[in-house]
Amino acid sequence: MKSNYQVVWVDDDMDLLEAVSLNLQDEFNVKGFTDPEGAVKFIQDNPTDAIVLDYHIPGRNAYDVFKDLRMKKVRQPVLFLTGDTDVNIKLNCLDLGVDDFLLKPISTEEFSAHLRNRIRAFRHKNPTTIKLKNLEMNLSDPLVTLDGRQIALTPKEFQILSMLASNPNTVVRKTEIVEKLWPEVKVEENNVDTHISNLRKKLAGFSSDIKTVKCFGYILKV
Amino acid sequence: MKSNYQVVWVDDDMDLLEAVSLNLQDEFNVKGFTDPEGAVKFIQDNPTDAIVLDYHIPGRNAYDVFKDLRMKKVRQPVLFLTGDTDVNIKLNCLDLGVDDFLLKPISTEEFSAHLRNRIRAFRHKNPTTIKLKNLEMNLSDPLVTLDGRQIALTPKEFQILSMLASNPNTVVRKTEIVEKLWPEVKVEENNVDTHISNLRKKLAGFSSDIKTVKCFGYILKV
DNA sequence: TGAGAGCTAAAGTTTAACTTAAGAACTCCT
DNA sequence: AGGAGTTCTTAAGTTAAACTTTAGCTCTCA
Repeated sequence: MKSNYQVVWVDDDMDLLEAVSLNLQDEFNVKGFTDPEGAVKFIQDNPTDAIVLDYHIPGRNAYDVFKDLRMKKVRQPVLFLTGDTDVNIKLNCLDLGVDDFLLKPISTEEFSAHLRNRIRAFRHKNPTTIKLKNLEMNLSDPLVTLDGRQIALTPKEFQILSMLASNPNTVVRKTEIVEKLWPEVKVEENNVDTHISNLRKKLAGFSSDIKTVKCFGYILKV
Repeated sequence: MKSNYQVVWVDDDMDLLEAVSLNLQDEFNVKGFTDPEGAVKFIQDNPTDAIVLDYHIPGRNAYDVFKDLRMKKVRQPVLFLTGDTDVNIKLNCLDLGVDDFLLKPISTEEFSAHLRNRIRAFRHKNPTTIKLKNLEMNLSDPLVTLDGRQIALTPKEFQILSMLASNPNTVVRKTEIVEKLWPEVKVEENNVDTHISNLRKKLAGFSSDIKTVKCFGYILKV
């Protein structure tokens, strides 16, 4: 299953940002920023899996941005990207705890491998398990248990349940689900209905259940 | 079976690092670093069998790096490499617990013999055996037994089973397997399928078995 | 009671996984 | 070096699971 990691990228080159988004969009959902302040704000408000900083950020030092992030309790992996080959900079940054220091030019494949590995490692060390009544799910592993018994969900079912379970007591709109599950393709909305239906069958015995909010979407109340 | 030991090498000479990787790549997977900090970080995050330090590391003393490693609970064998012939340094280092102190120039054969022996000795002292129901496997030796009867696995089969057995009840993704077994080359994913298929045949009689988690990978439940 | 929205079973389509077989590559031994 | 025996890799055909769409049904609310 293709993951859809959320990546924040800060770079002064707007064109590069667009190119990057396009290249990585299969696997990564890249949100680009030219201003570090906006990026930091975004990261604090939105779930983010990794941060990529170009070493030459206009007006500020990437190193400061990094320190700022860690000060603000942002623990996600941070990758630096630079054309420089100055070893001292690299040493300093790695010492400070920057996760990766990559040299341009770098191929899309190599870059995404680094990014993917860092994110996986981070998730592995910081597993996000959600517990809602007798349901337990792990967002890094496609594993769901109900009263300790494991339930086999298909990728689409898993994605939908993740969305609902990570925002309990909140209406998740059907359109949101469509956008998340089929970012490229156009499909019938009814598709969601079908998956929800199957999901409900598999979750029989779940003490809370997926409620329909007519004309909007679905909600998981606890 | 050709072992594929993971070795981290710290040297200020980038060209030498590349040459070393090439020379030893049959038996050792060498990850080179010019900066000790990056190396230490890497060692903490990745399974490593041995560490080679050039005595003259830029900016820092190899001896400090060694102490730092031991402080950080890294117990793997550390080998020093130097052009110096100062006996006192050597004695000091060996006293401190450095495993080997080798003098340049040294032939590839002699060097890899040292490295190999140190790794084997370390693994022998720290055997990692995994027991899952009636299956028992030793990660250092390619030895697998089922109900006490020994099973002959090929290297690839052994690697795959190791990954599954060291993370029981966790989904091991097919992409992870591909990255681990073929870090450099591009191979068909179907390759994994084939090995899994063969593995299952050989493990007939294993009370738990390798389950497929479609679209994700495989899992060994206990 | 009829229109709109949602539900679900079933059929058709697509995609992933499994198995087998055959040739290539590698090891080991002489 | 050369040959036998493993092991690895790829390809092709088969099977199975997951996905999508359709269509008829149900529910709700005006």
